[in-house]
Amino acid sequence: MQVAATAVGGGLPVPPMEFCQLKATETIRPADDPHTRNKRQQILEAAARQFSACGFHGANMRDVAAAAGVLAGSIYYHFESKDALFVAVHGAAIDMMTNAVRAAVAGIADPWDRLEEAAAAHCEALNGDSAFVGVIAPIFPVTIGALRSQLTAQRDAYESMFSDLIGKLELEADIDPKIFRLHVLTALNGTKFWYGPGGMAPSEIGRQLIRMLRRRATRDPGIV
Amino acid sequence: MQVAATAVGGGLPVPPMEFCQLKATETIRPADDPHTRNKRQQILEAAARQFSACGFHGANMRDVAAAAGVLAGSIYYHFESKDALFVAVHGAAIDMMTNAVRAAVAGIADPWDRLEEAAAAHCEALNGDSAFVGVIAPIFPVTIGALRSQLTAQRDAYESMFSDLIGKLELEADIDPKIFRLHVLTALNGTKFWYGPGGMAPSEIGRQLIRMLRRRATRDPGIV
DNA sequence: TACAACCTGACAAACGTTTGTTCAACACAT
DNA sequence: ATGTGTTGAACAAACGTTTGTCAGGTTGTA
Repeated sequence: MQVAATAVGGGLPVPPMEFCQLKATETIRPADDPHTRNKRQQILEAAARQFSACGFHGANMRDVAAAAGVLAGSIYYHFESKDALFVAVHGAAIDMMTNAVRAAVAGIADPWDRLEEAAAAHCEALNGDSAFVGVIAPIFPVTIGALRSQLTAQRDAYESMFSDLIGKLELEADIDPKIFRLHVLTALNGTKFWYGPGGMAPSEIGRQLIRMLRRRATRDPGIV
Repeated sequence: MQVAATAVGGGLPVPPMEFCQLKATETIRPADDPHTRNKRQQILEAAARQFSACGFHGANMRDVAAAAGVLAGSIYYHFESKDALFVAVHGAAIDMMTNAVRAAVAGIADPWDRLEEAAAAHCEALNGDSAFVGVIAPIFPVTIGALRSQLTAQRDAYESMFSDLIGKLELEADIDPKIFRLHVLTALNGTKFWYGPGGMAPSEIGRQLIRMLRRRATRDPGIV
């Protein structure tokens, strides 16, 4: 299936994107690079935008196709099904976020600092300009049923990074690391639904969350 | 279309997992109170279950009807449209949660205690046995577009309760109360997606979150 | 060089199903 | 007999998917 972790356009231009209906209106060639670019990649990106804005059920293949400058049927040359397309987008998003977080914590020693950077990177990627990661958060609603196992498999590796990060924290005894991780991750993902440009920067929002927890949650006797 | 396990390149066979499909299988009378009870109410409850499990787009009127022991057409006697049905469910859910939270904080003086109880009540209602509140969390994905303004209007009153609660906290200067509220609320709502019976009780999960934040976030000189 | 065979990516139209919704007819109280 | 509630069939639109086709490029062979 080769999810194409590959470089899935980190910084490509994201269209106006207002809510759901990015309707099929215009089939304009994305002046960007007309035909040279892999059609598969364009479909993947269009699908990311559509899924991200409308959710799985809300998005439809025709709009995805139109946004990619292709007819609906053509998608099936590259992807087996709508399900498979979604899994591919989701996988690409996870890969991007994994890389972002890994890069962010590299070279940092202090466990809390590492978590803070990870949170900042997560938040920034999630609310950044790549449509891909947009599918990460809204998936929760298990609307998808049959896909669930595949998606959780993709997520597991990512979330285990946070498990490791949190495992190094030496939390106080009354704090369950698992609950801690889940609360942090869901709060971080939740930003996708309320963050808007003009306010605090995404990375700063992520940092704030960790700072809110930092002093309280540590058992460092010098601080508490 | 039969999604089935159909490969999806990933290879792994997808388990039955009938998450969404609370399919129309059984039309059993909800022994509860067969026909005395308002049919409208039964439809409302069935819709809550369906929307909660499948999301807005994922749920369909026929399954809702079957779950309510009714035919699809009958719904339209009580509700104008699928949209209206959803708004009704959402409104009922907000009402229930508002009552739960209001009752939980009644008679408690300390601001942090009040917030803790509110969080516990929110979490408990959200993961409790009433299907209604299930629609609260997954709505975030703005999948719904046109309904958005109606839903946010319903939410505003509820969220302002938390604003008030948090406004009384006297947070440290470097903590933005709005960010604080949003993080708390989204983390709380997030429990809907990972909470499972057998683990920590929902109310305790909610409490834990506030306790994680409590000491750090206060400027009480006696503690920090 | 020439030509046939094949592969690739995409097209356009259609298929069968599911969806939200409507509506005339019907039941059964009052 | 009137009104309230329900039915069951039907509808048009939208959906995911399948199909048959095709131009253009690449490869293999003579």
